[in-house]
Amino acid sequence: MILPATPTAGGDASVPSQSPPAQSPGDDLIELLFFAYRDFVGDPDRILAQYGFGRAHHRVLHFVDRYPGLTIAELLDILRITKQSLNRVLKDLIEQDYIVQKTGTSDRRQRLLFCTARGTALAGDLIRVQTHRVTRALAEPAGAASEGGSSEGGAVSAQNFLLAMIEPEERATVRRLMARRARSAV
Amino acid sequence: MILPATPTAGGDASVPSQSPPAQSPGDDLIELLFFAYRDFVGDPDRILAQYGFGRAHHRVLHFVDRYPGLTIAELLDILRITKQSLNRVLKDLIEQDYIVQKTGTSDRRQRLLFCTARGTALAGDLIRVQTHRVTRALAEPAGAASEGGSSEGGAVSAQNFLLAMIEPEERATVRRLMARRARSAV
DNA sequence: CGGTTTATGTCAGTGTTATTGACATATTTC
DNA sequence: GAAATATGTCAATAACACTGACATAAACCG
Repeated sequence: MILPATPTAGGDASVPSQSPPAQSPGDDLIELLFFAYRDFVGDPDRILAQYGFGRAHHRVLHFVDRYPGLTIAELLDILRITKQSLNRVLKDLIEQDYIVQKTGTSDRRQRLLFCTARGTALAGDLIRVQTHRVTRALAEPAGAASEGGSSEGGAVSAQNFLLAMIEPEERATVRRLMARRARSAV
Repeated sequence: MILPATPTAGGDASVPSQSPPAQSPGDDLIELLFFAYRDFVGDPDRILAQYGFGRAHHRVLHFVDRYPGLTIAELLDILRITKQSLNRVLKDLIEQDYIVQKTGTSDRRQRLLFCTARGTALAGDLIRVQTHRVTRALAEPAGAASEGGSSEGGAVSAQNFLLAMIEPEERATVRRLMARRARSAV
């Protein structure tokens, strides 16, 4: 099966769909997750750029820092990328002395990964800005964000958390956008 | 300022750092956000691949579907990408009749974006799989994931939510990984 | 011991998503 | 009419990912 199968109503008309999309309780969370993640990775990105590294380097550095002795296979399973993709960034990090490899003791085929002091320092800087954002989000007074949200179970706190993860100056914009949808969906 | 400035302790030794990284209350959330987002975008990716579209197409389609009449400028502000990047994917979506442009009425420089029936259908399929994951995560019995987590404020539910967002079969692996850190940090 | 599997590394080619910088057009605003 | 705004487009580049194929070393197993 390669193409559509058009599950819903594969319209072919080049006509603007008039019906507004159906609403579902988790819909806000979907968008909030996008915005939260966008800003969440934005902080480290700025630091990484100063080192000539990217997001891929960050992920490798982070997990090796948090879980010293990680093997290549474990890392591949965590990141869900191919060996070739991993090797490209891992090579950078090893050549520039952020990470070292040590041959496994019980299984000498394995390469156990460790951060050097330099690697730990950078990983620390990166996790610091992210921890700051998360900690602030957790400390935010509940409801400082959602206002008139429908309270159902854990939905509210998950929603609050994600909204609080968004860059403060951007929250108004996001809230305004999402309000726009709520209005038109009446 | 282009290079390091080595804020913490720019080690130069190619020696594995022995000290395990310091712990912080939000650290688990940082990793959970990574895993949750990884699986969250994995669902739509599989569908999009059948249409020859990527994640960028998804984001454009989603926001145009949810907010009919969005302008280019608004979309650029939401997605935080450049005009050129947007145009590439937008062109695909327009050429294949998923989105149409209409000249703005009040300001005729603007191009208002709308989904066609076909666009709405695909957007619906995509949001459906994501809503399913979110809804399931919200319905999950609180604590079905965290087990012995430190309860402090909204931390627990945010943590539960993110863990519940992870693909069920992968949760054990994630939990095992994170337990590994908890152990070594004693 | 010898064959198979596992863990890792690497070469070559490709595709998607993003970037920068420069420039063009239409329209609105002052 | 000049300046600012909204959008479109050309060209070059980079980051990050993929596939497929192949190579090496070590472990495992009969």
